[in-house]
Amino acid sequence: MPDQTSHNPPEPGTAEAPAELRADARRNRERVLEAAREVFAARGVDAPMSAVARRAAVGVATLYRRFPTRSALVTAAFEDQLAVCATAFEEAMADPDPGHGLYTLLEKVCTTLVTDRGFETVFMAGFPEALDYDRERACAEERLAHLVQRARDAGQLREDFDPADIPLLLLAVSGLAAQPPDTALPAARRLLTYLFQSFQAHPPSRPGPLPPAPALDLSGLHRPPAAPLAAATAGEAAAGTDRGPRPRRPARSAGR
Amino acid sequence: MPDQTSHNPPEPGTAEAPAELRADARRNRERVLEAAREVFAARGVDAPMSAVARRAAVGVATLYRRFPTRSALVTAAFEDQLAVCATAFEEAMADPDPGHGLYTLLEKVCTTLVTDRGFETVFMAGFPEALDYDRERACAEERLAHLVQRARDAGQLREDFDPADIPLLLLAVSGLAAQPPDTALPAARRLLTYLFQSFQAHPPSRPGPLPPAPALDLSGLHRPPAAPLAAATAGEAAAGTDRGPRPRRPARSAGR
DNA sequence: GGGCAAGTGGAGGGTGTCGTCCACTTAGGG
DNA sequence: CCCTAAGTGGACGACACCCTCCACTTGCCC
Repeated sequence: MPDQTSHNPPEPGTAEAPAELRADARRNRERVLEAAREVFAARGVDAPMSAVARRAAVGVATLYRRFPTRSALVTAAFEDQLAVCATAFEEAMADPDPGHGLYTLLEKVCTTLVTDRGFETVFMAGFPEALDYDRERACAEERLAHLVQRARDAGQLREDFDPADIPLLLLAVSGLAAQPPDTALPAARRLLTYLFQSFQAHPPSRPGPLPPAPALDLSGLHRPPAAPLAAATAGEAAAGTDRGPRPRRPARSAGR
Repeated sequence: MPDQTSHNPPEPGTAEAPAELRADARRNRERVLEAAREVFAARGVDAPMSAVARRAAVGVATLYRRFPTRSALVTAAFEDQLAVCATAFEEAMADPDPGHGLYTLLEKVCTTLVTDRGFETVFMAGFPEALDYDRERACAEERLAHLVQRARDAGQLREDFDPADIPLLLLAVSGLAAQPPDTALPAARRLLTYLFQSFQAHPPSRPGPLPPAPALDLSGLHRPPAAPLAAATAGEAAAGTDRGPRPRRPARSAGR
């Protein structure tokens, strides 16, 4: 077999965003990622792969070739979302007021958590197959502990506050993610406020005001309705075996 | 077809706990319920019906005849668990100290919530098909509001506390249910304490002590491992299509 | 103890998802 | 413009689960 004649060899570590892809392939890859984000956000990361493919207006094969396992897809899809978190983290660390920084950070993360079901799963459960996650997490954890320590030193967190209370809080908020985002979001805010008031080192004798309580009554609760993903553009009737909106393809004769 | 000759006709409303069942049938029904509780607790209410049947050492047909739909089974399986809640409710209402009553009630409910995955689903999401649930819920909600009102009047809850904060709290705690029970339980306790301190009308300048923080770090989180249900008695190797322990039958020649 | 309605187990058809395979299309360098 | 390797879509076998159907067994009343 002749060695590859043209094209520079794929440098190691390019597995992330393979630049050595034909133009159309790269386009499709992007399209799949976008579709995945949408579908996962609405239906959770357990949504059928075919739904993602459908939405991307792409065959399943294409999807599987680019992302051999579900978790590869999930990882790739939420990569930048996690990057945003990392940025928020940086900002929190840089904030001269550690308490304020921490609060802002958590509010940001919680907002995403409660808005995007896919992200919620990824963030909370992680995908063990995605190796970097663990590393990233460990690092994050360390820096988090530092942030907490700083806030505590500044007298903004009670003495018995534990860094592990942050995951506790996140887990609690993620419990709200089962609600539709428009109730979950105010609910999360209110919960956060309650908790932060409790985290104070020296609570004022009259606690601060609360954001409004969402109409969140148990009898109205449903299993998250697996929102069918408001059809993006076209309005063709759904067909085929699994439900979901149909693709709109920017006019391109493909296939046999 | 001749009308039923013997046996008194089934009085209406007997659908709940049919006494007009042959002895063996009643036995089996009970066995199925027990199996369902175990399986649902460990694997969640979405566990395959065949797993329940297997554990009950009963054919699927038996299960389906007795409980035509999944939610019928779920409803029946958690009936008494819900009754326990109702009792706790009564106790809370009867408690001369409304704040204490409320706290005790919530701690009880949260404990169950966090210990039993099946109950968590049922309690939070309800099974819309189970009509009584809604009724029961509405009633519960009303009494809950009353309990809250009483505590607030007694100066034990802050003015801006809303009855809807109870579902909020429950939802939050249910977020912890994704953890294995032995971490989830202390986590729930700590979360509850934080929240209750925040609910106080007149927080002391030095907040009360917290229960210990569980080692709950994000990097170690897994999707609940769908615990394979510690085999109850016998130890035969699993076989057949779906995993799970094999039944132990108290020696009884049945079937072909 | 005998008869029969009530009860039983498991086979099997239906459905939905996964992931692969292959005949065909197309980008893009020469 | 042409050729070929890279890329593509959808059919398809495997699999898990759902739920029904039916030949057979068994409790229970006489």
